[in-house]
Amino acid sequence: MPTVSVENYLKAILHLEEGEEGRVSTTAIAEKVGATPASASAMMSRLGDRGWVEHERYYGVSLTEKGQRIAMEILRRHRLWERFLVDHLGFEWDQVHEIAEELEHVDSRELVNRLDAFLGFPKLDPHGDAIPGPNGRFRSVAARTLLAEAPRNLDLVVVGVVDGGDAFLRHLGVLGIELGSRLTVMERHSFDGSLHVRFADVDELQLLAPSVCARLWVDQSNPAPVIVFPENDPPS
Amino acid sequence: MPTVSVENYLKAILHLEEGEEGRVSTTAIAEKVGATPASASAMMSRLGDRGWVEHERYYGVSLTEKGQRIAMEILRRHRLWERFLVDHLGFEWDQVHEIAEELEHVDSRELVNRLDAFLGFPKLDPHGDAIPGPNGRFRSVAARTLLAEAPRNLDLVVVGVVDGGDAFLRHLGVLGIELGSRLTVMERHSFDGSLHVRFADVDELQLLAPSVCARLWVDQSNPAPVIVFPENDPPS
DNA sequence: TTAAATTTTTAGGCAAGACTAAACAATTTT
DNA sequence: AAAATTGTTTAGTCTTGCCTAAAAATTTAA
Repeated sequence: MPTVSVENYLKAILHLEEGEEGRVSTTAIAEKVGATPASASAMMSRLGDRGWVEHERYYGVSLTEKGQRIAMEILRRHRLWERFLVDHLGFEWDQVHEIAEELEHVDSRELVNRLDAFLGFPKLDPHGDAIPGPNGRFRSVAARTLLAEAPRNLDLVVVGVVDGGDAFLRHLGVLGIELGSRLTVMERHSFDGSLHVRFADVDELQLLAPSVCARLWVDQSNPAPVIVFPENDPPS
Repeated sequence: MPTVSVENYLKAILHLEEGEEGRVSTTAIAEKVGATPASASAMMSRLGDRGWVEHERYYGVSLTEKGQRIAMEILRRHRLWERFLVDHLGFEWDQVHEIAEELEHVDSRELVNRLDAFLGFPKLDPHGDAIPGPNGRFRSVAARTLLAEAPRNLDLVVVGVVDGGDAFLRHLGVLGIELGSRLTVMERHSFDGSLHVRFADVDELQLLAPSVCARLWVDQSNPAPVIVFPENDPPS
């Protein structure tokens, strides 16, 4: 049975592994869990002993199969609890991370599976991140693009955020952006990558900083159905 | 901020204090939390340092005002989570204690209060025990009697269990007894205090051992309304 | 009222997990 | 290629919480 601290380390490594290929550095892990590199280093050899990470001295670590299974389970619990907090207790999406951080360590397979069912087997957490299933693999997630890379003149819908810390989420609140917001890229400014976008429910153009555009997942929204009439038989 | 271990000790002391008046012994506490008396003794001086218990060497401890406040908060969380597990996740009342034992240590005032509201501000947990309110005091609980002490020939309803461990609760299941069961004491056997009772929904008399009768809270059930007609004007 | 039994505390260890300071390895810079 | 910088590990210490074994205090029995 992993301790709370061990679970936090495994989760941190999982998080750092995605994106960066290869091994993860001790210092990065330390920073993520809020400890000194020395503490992280000590933890890494303990995790290595238990077979949860592969540790090459001075070159970082990577999760083993077993370590990954545990980390995915934690992630699953975290994201399910976030759904519960938002959907049923009325929390905002920028208030749930810290609490889920505690709830995720409650260890009961039965509890998690029943919670999953209670929530209706959700595929995504309140920030649009995929929730792993009971098998430890992600449920299918729709194709998505970063807003920063989306083409112009398409009807888009915000489906997720990248690495959504509370500060970023609150900033989105200020901008009036949330999951499901519909928008269109009107102009891309090559100077710094900032975008002029038009929101479906607002008149004016709005300028979005590249720091925002690079952290929003969007998908093409299903276009409103267009009714096409045969050319030579217009309606009366 | 108390640790999980500290919270468990405070809860154990609270539990032992009710009933037994005066101070609580180190050994009893040790047994309750599953540690040796030596460990409990060490913990008591730590709790004393932090002002959560009054510790008279060799004569046991009692909770201070502050200690009691913390312990009641834990109890509140425990019982609210039990309600959640039974009411919304479909657990049986003999399956929830262990899980609630973990959930109770999740520390967020906001979470607990929202959970309370979500559950509809329940007064009792699934075992019929009172749930402390946000102020740390019990919500009003109806008058109740132990079945072992209830008078004969009254319509009674089971409203709670004393000290309901999972084994006892499962035994009640075998006997077909649950919260809300209606029964009448037909005969009290002075030999050992066992009772012959008749359940409202069953024909035969059933014999209940004193070990069961002493651990069931009952209340007088509202008698079915009796329609009384004036004597000299019977209905047609 | 001593002696025996019980309960409680102290003493001395151990493991997890954190820290600082110092040593060591790897990477950049010059 | 040597020097400086950066990153990682080791060494030594601290706290919490647990343990066993032994000492001290209290209670019970003779």
